[in-house]
Amino acid sequence: MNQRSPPINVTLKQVRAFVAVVQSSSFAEAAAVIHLSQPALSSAIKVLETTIGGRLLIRTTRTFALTPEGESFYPVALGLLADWDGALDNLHNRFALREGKISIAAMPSFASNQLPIAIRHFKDSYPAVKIALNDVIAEEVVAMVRSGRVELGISFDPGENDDLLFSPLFEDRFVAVLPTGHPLLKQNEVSASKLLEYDFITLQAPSRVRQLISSEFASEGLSLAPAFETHQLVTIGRMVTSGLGVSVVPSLCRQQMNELGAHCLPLVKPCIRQQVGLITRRRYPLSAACQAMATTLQETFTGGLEKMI
Amino acid sequence: MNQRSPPINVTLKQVRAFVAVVQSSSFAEAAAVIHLSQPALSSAIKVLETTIGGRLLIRTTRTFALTPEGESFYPVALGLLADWDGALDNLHNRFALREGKISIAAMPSFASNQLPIAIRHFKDSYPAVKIALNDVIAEEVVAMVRSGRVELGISFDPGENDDLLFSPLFEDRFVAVLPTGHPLLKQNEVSASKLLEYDFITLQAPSRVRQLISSEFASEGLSLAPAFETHQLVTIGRMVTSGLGVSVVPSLCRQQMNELGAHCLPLVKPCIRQQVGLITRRRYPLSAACQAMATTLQETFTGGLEKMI
DNA sequence: CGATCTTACGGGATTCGTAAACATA
DNA sequence: TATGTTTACGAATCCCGTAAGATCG
Repeated sequence: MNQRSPPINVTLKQVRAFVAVVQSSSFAEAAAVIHLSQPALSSAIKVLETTIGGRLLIRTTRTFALTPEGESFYPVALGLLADWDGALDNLHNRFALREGKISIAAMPSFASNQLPIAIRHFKDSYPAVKIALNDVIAEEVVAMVRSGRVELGISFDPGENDDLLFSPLFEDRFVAVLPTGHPLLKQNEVSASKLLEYDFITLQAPSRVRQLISSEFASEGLSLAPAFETHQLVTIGRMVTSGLGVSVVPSLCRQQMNELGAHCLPLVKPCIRQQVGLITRRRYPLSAACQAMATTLQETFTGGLEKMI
Repeated sequence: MNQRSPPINVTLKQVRAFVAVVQSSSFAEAAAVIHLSQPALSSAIKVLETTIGGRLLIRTTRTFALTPEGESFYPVALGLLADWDGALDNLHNRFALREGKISIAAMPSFASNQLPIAIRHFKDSYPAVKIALNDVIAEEVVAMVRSGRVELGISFDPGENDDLLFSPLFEDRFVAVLPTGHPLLKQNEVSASKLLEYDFITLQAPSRVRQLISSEFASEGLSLAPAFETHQLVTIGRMVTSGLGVSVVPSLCRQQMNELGAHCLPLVKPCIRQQVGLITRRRYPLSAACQAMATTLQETFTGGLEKMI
């Protein structure tokens, strides 16, 4: 219906040339600004005027004036160029990691212990990139990645999955948590059967940590009958410290448990191992900033792992 | 300080190509839309991505997906292109007289009698062009053009002028105005001296019409001592019709006087002649729409003048 | 007559299109 | 294997720059 055929061939260069001429006092001066020869600029303006069907500049050999159309188009042209350059510049900045935003989800044990180190490394390299960190339980991490609410998740291996990708960062070996003066502390390591002779504290059922402990114990023929169940790892630490019982937690939490006054021992029979790594959506490429964060994480947790946990 | 160097080479074509690909289900389909070959489009996207420093599209041979940056750039790109095309289209439309706005000032005698005919002609040719008509006295017409409040004025010749241009449309010969049954109506024309034997009605002093009458009468040795002075030509007509006196008006007003019930006779000794024409600013080119209006006016009042007044 | 814009024309770079190689479902 | 994308390369186009011409103050 409404044909928009004619002025589709107008070039950015042509409009830039027009703006340059208006801002200058002569074609020659404008040409220098644009890094063009006078004739080239003259030609560019001419082509532009031909394309749009009328004159923007009335020029004599000595001077030039804007036509009414040129007068009203000039601020428009300024806006168009500003928008264009701004948008492209913004895009370029995001790729250059001079700005951007990352949305991560990480399970609390990782978020509060190892992640800050990696974030510090990242911020040192890319100070202008914003980071939104969701500190949620392992299952919620997976859910947030799957739903797209975050680009990157850090959690236990969710297993084979249609729409998720998992790339391991390190292996976490679960440890026993004991209060000061506990008899089992005399050993270098502790077995599950010994541990279950005491009141057992653990996270509530929906937790992945709880599931892992439960299933691994079962593989040894041991059934879990917790004396206490909580939602927070910190609560477990406090309860152990208070002498209410013993527990098993990811070794990620070892430092946290120590700070709460509890003690950790390696767990054997079964030795609960679980991969911790990055979770992303399949078929959804990472943003440049998130890719950089993923790389930073992988570099941070390559080799120097055991020292950190 | 803040360098904006890198993405200045991005082309409209490249962004159009990107948008076309996003809107299509394949490169091939998009290429057809853009009237480009697949390889050319592929190359364009590649150059674009190289320029901005990262990928916008992740493509396998079978399918493609937007990167997060591409995802967020796509609506921006749509906006940029829409703004660009809209602005250029608008500009083109103004030159093509498919839209636009004209500001005219015309003296009342012309505005109410001859101008509507010309405007009708203009509107027939360019129905979408808006016209703002200022119906003001001859001196104000000149002032409005000089100050730039209107592009085009229609009035008596303002004389030699530094900043104004005058191009005549026709010559107006002033006529005597007499009431029905007036003795002078028996003649074919009337002289100033005869006319001044009766009470004389005219416009007030600042009026150009008044000045002309006064000075021309003076050249015949006659001094003007008006019995009545008004601001409006229509009032003159009414006063003449009521038998309060006689007057002299531009022949432009002849029809109006007749409609008011007065009668007009050619005036001789002196025969007051005055050019009526277009007034524009020097060194300020007319907009395309105004130029068209000026042309229409000149065509309208070329040749067929005497019949009209 | 001097300064400035426009026209003319040759050289060069960019870009396009066809054809072949490549990759994935 | 078949479809669709990328690479390779020859060709056409477009654009730029130098030099000559035109025009106004």
